[in-house]
Amino acid sequence: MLVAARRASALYGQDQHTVTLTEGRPPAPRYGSRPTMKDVAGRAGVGLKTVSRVVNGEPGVTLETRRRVQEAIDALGFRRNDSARVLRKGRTATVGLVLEDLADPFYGPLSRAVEEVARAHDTLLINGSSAHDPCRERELALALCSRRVDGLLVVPAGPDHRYLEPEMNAGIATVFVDRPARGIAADTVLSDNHGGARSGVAHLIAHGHRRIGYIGDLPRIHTAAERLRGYRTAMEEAGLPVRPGWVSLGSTAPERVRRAAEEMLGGPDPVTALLTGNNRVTVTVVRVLAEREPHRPVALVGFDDFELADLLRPAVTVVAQDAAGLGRVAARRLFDRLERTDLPPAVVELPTRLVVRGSGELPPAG
Amino acid sequence: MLVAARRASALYGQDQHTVTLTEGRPPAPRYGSRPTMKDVAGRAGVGLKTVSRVVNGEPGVTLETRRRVQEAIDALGFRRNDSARVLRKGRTATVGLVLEDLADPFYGPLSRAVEEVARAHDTLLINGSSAHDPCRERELALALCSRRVDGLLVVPAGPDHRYLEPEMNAGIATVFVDRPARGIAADTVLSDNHGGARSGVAHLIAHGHRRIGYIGDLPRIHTAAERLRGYRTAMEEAGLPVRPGWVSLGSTAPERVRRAAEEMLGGPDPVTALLTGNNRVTVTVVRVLAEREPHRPVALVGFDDFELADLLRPAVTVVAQDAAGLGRVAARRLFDRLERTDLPPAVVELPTRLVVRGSGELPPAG
DNA sequence: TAGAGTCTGGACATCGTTGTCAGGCAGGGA
DNA sequence: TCCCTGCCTGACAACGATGTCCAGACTCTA
Repeated sequence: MLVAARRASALYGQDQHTVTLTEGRPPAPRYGSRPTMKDVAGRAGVGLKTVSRVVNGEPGVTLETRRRVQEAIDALGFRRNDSARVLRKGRTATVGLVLEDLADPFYGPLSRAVEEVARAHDTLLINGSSAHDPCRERELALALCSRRVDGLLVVPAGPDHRYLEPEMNAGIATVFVDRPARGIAADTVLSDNHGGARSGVAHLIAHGHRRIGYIGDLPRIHTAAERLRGYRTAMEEAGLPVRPGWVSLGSTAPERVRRAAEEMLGGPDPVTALLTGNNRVTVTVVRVLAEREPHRPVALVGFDDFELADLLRPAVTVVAQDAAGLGRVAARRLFDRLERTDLPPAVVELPTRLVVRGSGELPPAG
Repeated sequence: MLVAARRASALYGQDQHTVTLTEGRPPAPRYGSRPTMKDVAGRAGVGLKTVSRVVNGEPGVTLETRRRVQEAIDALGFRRNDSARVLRKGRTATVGLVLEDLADPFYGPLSRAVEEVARAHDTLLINGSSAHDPCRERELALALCSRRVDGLLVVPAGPDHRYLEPEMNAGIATVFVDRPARGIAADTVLSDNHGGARSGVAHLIAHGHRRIGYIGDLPRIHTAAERLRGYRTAMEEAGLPVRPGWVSLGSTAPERVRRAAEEMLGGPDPVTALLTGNNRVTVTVVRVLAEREPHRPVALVGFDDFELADLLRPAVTVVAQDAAGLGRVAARRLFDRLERTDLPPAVVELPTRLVVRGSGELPPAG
């Protein structure tokens, strides 16, 4: 079967690889040549509607006719065209999920959970990433609306979701996940970001820390703002000041986070403990702390659990969110709404859980 | 805006949460009430085709007419129905990606890379998980064919892909990723599993190990078999025997892997080093090794890189696959094939890279 | 044997869009 | 004035399926 093997890096850009050519199938026929129900009907010598009945398992076809039709279907390789079906029936049995980044480990379980619920409703899930870009979020969500998904789950990246209002009014069920929509009333499923951050900081305070910093995501992102609020609440409740330089908000790019951490730890007014605002930030901070080995250890509580947190030394104490739970609850809400379009919008908040593992229990310096 | 807040665990099963009801929008109108081009045409006082021209930015419409149409579109909240469009045009500008598990960190970057390529071709990506189940793989792939995706990327879970032959002949471009298809000739993009495993084991041998075990995925999975072959090749090249009990293949469920590792390390013929067959296995084995702390350390090389591998102690030496590269190359091949349907099927193999971090360099006992 | 009722199969309109084609209108040249 | 060209515009068929409705064949009963 092998015909040739050669280097062909040029073909696919930077990626080095080996190409092995194999004997070809006959070239595929031009697109659009797929057999239709009409073709099947012709070959089986029956009417169009009879084929439709067989394909959809509807009653009212004799065994013999059914057999003849099935034979024609197999012979021609017929497969029903769902685009046409959708056009006639109105429902697509498809829902869309717009999230930030498929490669972020937080979204894997979330997406997976949504898919399971969708599957239980015989519905296909389309998911796409906005790559943290409000513009792409909008493009993607509207593209899904054009395909007439029955429903839409959105993890907002943008600051304004009024663009979805006409779509929602036109009957596309929409649920926001992880962050609320801005500018419209809609179903929303959130984590208890404020409470979670507050309990994380309280935990550090209980272990003797007084100088605690917070490194978080962009302030325009709801979760980042809420977690900051939780941090401030906990500090205030303990009567502790938040000094200038103890809060750093910005992108989760490793360079930015690294700089923030180094300034907080090495500046004139250093902190002895840190709360990190999500798993991307935590991972970078863990790396910074590991590089400071000879220094006195710094206490850390991370928002979001992550795989292997328990195997690092010290193991990382986290405020765990239930990502799968967010997805599951949001998806269920979506399907509820598909059945009863008159539900008033609701906000659901899932609790977080402090997972104590060691890094938050380190005593402060001195 | 807040109307009520209460516990409502019953509503959404096990998940604990708080529901906050908010003032409702007017109920969404029944489905199917969306305005069509006909409605827009009526309101703007122009013909149907003129609306189509405006919506698609086709030339041959005066500025004034265009303005009137646009006004009607905005007023009615019209959005083109892509199902109907697809029916007429034949192409869906959609490709499907069938993988094993969206929550597996290996697939995040892969899926992300595919999405980027698709986006560059103005194409929507639908991805779904087979959950390692051949049956679901088939269901999902055929469901995507029914929706008439233009192309399909498949990470095979099943043992036989002849079911896709009619679809491929009917013009659905198909590329297999990470594992070859069985039973049909098709484009395929793989990692160099044999070479990677071989170099990983050779690395352990170079550091003095003679008793090396392999814990891998189910033997019916191509990558698992190839990596096993690489392991055997390396052992053979070094003139080392592979003793009974040194190879364990099976599911990647933590319990199974844990048992395998404990038997290999604690049995009558213990190994001093391990090659683990993928990131799921590696993570579990790292956990087992960590629990054996007082014991003499065991050397480890893992197939697949994973986040934080460098921060564990010892840091984990891995055979890194380029997951994003697999996705990128496969997606490019898919779009090539969409343009030139007469390409002969090719197999592309991407190199792996040994990333030395410490765990593979531990000396053997004695 | 006729009449009533049941079962099976097919003709036809329809979903919302796009491609084809022809008509209408203005301006310029004969 | 008439014709021709070129530009806009709209009527109509088609894409592939489903729902409605009716015709014809058949069974069963009186």
